[in-house]
Amino acid sequence: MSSASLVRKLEQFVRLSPVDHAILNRAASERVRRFGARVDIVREGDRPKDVHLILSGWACRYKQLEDGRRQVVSFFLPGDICDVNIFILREMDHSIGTITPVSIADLSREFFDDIAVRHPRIVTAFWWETLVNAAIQREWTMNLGQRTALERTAHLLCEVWLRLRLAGLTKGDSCDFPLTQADLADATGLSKVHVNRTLQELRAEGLVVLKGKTLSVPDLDRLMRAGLFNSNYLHMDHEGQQLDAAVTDAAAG
Amino acid sequence: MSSASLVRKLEQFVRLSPVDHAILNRAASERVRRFGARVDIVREGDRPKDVHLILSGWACRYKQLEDGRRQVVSFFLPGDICDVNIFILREMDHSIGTITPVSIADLSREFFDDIAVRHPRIVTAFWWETLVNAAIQREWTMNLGQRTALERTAHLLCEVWLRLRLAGLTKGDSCDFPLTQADLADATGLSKVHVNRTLQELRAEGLVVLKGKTLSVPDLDRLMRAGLFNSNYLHMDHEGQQLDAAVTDAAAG
DNA sequence: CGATTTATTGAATCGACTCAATTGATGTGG
DNA sequence: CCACATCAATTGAGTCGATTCAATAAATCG
Repeated sequence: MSSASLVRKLEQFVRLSPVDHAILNRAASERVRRFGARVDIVREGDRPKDVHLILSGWACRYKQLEDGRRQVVSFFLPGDICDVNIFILREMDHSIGTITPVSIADLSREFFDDIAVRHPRIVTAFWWETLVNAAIQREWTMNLGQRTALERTAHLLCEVWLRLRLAGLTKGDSCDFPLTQADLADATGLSKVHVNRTLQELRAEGLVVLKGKTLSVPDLDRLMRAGLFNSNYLHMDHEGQQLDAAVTDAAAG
Repeated sequence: MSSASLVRKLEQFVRLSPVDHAILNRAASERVRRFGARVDIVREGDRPKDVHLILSGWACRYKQLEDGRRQVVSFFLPGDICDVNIFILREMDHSIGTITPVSIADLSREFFDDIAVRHPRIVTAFWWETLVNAAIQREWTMNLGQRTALERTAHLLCEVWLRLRLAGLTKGDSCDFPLTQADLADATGLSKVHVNRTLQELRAEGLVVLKGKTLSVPDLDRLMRAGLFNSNYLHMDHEGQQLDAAVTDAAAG
């Protein structure tokens, strides 16, 4: 477990220097904590202290109403960061719970203060992460507000698939997929029963194969079409690689 | 038209110095543009160049599917900023359109580079803005995923009300309210017809008075209860005022 | 292996939608 | 300032996508 997924993801956007790698690797190896499956890492109302980096495993952000209605508002996959600079807020407005066993690295306020001054390329990469997460949250809003059950489910599977691929966690057309139908229901705003029927439809169309805890996507393009999926919001366009570290490394490092 | 609403909002969180005020005021007065009602300021696919600060008027972010389905994913009120550092992305994944006539100030990359080094308190304030916007987007996800039509509409009205109040744009229990029922439909994921019926319910309960382009909220607490509204996600808790500018101004200014 | 969680199926119901028509505002030009 | 046009709000009726409730089957875990 290391910062490998994070670095791989950030380098979609900014080409980081060996020094940047070292800094991220170090930050990701101090203060590591492990959690079991289905436990809370953070609870609504807690005072945020550190920024959490997911090293391995799946987790989710969720919010809950008094009567028990629960909405998963985002998934955390390896390499994801739970809100850069969250410690400037007084209290958490949501909870974070694990889905599988998870290991995280806690990143301190001091770490962010340090990179702010000395490692502007990492700061840029974190801004990119922040902006992409915001875009994902908007897309979820779109998903819940406008898409049908089938589109919505297909869309979510496309997103998770692409994010896993970016983190280097797919092999061929398959990946680990630990979400239960209840998780999918909480994330899509559908009932468990309807998620079940929707998945059956997707299977019948040959768009997904879901068995055990493995997902296969035999034809991503078709799944994307079924989900009216446009990947632009993931901003995986290698844009910032123009900010090539090789050129500026001596100065910044 | 000035940075008044922005400053008022940011000072809920960080107490800014006179120097900070001056910097924000200057940034908000250079490069001002005006738009009519119901026009696009930014279109999906555009290359983002500047960060937009809303000086006056209402706008919204929206996304659209090929078949025309449209989701408003956020509203912009005076003092709101359309994504700090957005210019690091290659292209916009959503559009921004006006609701009323709007005036905006364009904030350049250079402005952000400058404050990053020289005005850390403003940077902190902008991080707070970014985190609150992220929290709002999560709450919208919750709203669309879990709340009924009545709760959802009440919740949205509470949020807009509180945000307007924070910006200093309410008088007593009333405020300007330029949204049409079609706008509310696009924001809540409901049909226009159902929004109409839902508003009638809210009116019948005495929870809102909506006529002309004015909204009155005779009893905010009751409206909040109807919308299962918990304001924690707006993080209006004056937390950062501990970072009192008076103490550190000489050093930073 | 039994216990518990997860997935599946059927039937009845309901919240929200669509379609279509009407009423009420708002705004503009003559 | 009225007449007309347009946009926004309202109402009714019929429909449908997704829900709830309840029972069963299958998978996973200790």
